[in-house]
Amino acid sequence: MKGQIVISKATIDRLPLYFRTLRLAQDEGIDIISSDELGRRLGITPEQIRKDLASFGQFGKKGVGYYVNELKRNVGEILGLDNHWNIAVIGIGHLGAALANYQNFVTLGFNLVALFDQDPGVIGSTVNHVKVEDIMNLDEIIKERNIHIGIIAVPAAFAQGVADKLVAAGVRGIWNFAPIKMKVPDFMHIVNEDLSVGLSSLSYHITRK
Amino acid sequence: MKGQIVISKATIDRLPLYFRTLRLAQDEGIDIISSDELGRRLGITPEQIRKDLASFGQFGKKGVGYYVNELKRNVGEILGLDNHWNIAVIGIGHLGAALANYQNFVTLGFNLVALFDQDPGVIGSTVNHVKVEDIMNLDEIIKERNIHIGIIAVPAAFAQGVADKLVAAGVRGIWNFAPIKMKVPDFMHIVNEDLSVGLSSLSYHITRK
DNA sequence: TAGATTGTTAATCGATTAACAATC
DNA sequence: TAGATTGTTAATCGATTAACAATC
Repeated sequence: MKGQIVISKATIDRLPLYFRTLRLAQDEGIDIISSDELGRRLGITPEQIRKDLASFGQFGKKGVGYYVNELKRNVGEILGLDNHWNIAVIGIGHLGAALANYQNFVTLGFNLVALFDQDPGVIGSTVNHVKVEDIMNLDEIIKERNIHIGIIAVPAAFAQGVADKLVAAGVRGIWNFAPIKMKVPDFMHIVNEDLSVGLSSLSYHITRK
Repeated sequence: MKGQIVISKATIDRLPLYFRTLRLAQDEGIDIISSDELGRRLGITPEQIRKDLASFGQFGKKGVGYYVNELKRNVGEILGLDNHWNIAVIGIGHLGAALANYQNFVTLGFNLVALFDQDPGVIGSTVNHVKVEDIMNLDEIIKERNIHIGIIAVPAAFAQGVADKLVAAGVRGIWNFAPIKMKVPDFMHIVNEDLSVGLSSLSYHITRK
């Protein structure tokens, strides 16, 4: 009954780290890796890693370890990276442009297929070989280009409006960089990436030194 | 014995959200807010909020709620935002430039006081009114300008080297955007902001729809 | 075979939720 | 006073760690 087991959010957030480390190991020409070595490279206990992986299947060989290529492919499939999702960035300011240029997304198999802005001075320009479209045409273009994920990088005041449009246009998920709590239907997946959280928690810790 | 109580990471990560929401409430002219209303705005249960806040002191009034100004000031102090930490960005590529321009850091009380890069074509230019310095002078400038936090936005291959220099120069904390696990001394605080984690976990969820 | 390492179950630890007394 | 809402304790839930049998 694997299908009924609920995987913890913590486990899911570690999978991309495993994927990343397996890719690096692959680049180094390593064929087989143990949970011990993976753990050493990531600062995660080997027990934790084995537990995480075991919740999706048996990927290792007892007494041997994990085959790097095979495990990387499996973790990639678990994360759905083999779907090569089409993504769009909305709001081509400093952050939006940086995201549009972020090379790691390509490495992970995402396809950047559209950029949107409302500023006539930005519309029509090209960022990372993709033309910036008028946000007025969002619905049409999302459907035409079969965009699965919308990345919101507009100012907080406009974020909810953009989210509503993305939902209406039929994206499957939203990655939100605006520091607000969005209201979206229950079926919509949304990941919030509020950059001030990380910096503030760092401030908390160094304050207590 | 409050000082001995260990506050959970989850609680600390929620504090910036409380701060943000309290600031918005303040802007709206709201004087008093209940844990219920705060919870509604954040999608967090009121019990959770009361528990989080109570681990730092008694900030509310029974039967009344929390005074917005007072609670915002208290949460800000808990996070150490009143220290007005001096920050520097290392690596002025697309992401580094976006971070240098990120206005929310100002809102939180951080001071951007230095930018560094190794590219002669970038050194000497100005981003958000701050001049980009040669990374060769990092140690000297970190000390001169009393920089508390270093933000690493260089390619993964250079990140460890930059971290080592920041530690040697005496920063108190590192905010790392490079997708690698850094080796830093135990006393150093480091927060990793790997952007591929968020997008990958979104991929995971929409794959299972 | 002996040594190594996984996968899994049990034990522990930590965080969230529920309940309610205190009190404004 | 009655109603509202906090702060705190107890109960539940979930995640990590420890231990070890299975097996390559």
